[in-house]
Amino acid sequence: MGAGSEKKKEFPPVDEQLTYLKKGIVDLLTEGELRERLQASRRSGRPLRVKVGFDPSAPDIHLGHTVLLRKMKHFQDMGHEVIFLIGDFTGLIGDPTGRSRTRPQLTRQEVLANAETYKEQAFRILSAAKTTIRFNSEWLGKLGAEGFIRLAARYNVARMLERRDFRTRYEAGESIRMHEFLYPLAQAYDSVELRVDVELGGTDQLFNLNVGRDIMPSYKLPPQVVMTTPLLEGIDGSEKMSKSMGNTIGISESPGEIFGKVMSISDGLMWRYYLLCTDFSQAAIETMQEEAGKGTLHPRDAKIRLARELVSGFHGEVAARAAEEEFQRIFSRGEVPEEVPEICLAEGPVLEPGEGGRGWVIHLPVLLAAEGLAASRSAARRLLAQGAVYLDGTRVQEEHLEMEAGRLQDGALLKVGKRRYLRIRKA
RNA sequence: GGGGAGAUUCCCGAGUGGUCAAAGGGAACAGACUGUAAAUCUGUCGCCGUACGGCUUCGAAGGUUCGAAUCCUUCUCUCCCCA
Repeated sequence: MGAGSEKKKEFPPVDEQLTYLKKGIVDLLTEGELRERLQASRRSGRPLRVKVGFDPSAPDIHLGHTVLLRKMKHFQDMGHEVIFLIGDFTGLIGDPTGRSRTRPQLTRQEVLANAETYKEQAFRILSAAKTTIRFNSEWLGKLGAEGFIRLAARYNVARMLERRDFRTRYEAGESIRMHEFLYPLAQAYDSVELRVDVELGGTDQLFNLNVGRDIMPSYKLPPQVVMTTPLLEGIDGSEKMSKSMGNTIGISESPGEIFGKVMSISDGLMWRYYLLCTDFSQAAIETMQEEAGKGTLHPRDAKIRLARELVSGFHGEVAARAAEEEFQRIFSRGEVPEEVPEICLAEGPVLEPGEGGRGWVIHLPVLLAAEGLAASRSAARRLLAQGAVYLDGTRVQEEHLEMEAGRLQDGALLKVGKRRYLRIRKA
């Protein structure tokens, strides 16, 4: 997706840009305005300035976050300028959206360190060269009490209360703190300061983005175009992807882990991930979906393609190919994974003297729990009872909690469930 | 300043003196099946113990009681109402 040289900007045709940029979008205010700006930019050779704000509390970026990052990338693909705005100042206020707990105040050093973490992760998707990083304390810090009050004068309470979150809370008689009103204003001011053409955010940001849009004309600026990306469902397919739900795919996770997690999503969810987490065009995705419906494309193959696409995006193609091969080996062919953790038997809690001169004995629940093949000894017992434990391909009977070490082959392979393996070496 | 609601096992959410390791749903895990770690079905899902069982949990600390997640006191936190 080349976007012209640095010297003389050339942009793809407006309709082509529009289709690509609109993919997966929830809100677009307004499409007409976006078209006009794209036309103007194409005429003048000036890229659009696209702003996206991020909270300074460095999270581990997961697939859900990448929906927005990917949309930023799409703008970059089309040759536009993306501003990655770190809300170090607004972070102090605390965005009222969603959570109620006030965030811990961060020091300058922490903010900078978090920014680095962001960069390291976000630039797996974004082009570092085409991204400008800014901090909003730069201008908001200078605003002062007077500036803030003047800023606040540009908006009114009725508009604020239009925000669904505020309105429902207000009508339900719940508390709304004054500072919560200041957050959208501060965010809006960022757009003024940066003279942005487009602001992007998650759907939950729609109101905040619109405040920026509303306020810009009073600074004699054209209102920014507002676009929102949807929230991605987690791998369970029901809840939103979030760390607390434990249904995430982290982009820093190992290739094998990402590949496997993608393969574990339901067939239906797969199309959603295609739409929101890849650069495939909507038309291409719909075609695949049709083919899958007709039976000409196996859903499994479509999912493998998705997994490959995602892994290679975060870890490169080589890693993606390796992850795929490994997946095929373990699940399609039922073979043993390339690398299996090993344990060297040594005297200790795992290996104990058996009774009645039986020599050394391995207590399986202890071993499984100690080596992380089961969460606890109790859990290991349950797995044993469920027939989930195999030794060299033979199911271990429930009652065999202890194994005589002397009978064990060197390099014996212990398998628990479908995915956990352990090779036992003799000391 | 005054009044009220609430904090339950990973998440949501029942439970108001014993039958509670605590309903139900979700997630997770296992088995069967398969097209894959999809779907579906079945089972498991605090810890320790082969087992009978034992131990530790229901915001925190005390107390009442033969016995408490459930009652009382204090504390912490969240929220609401009236000033």
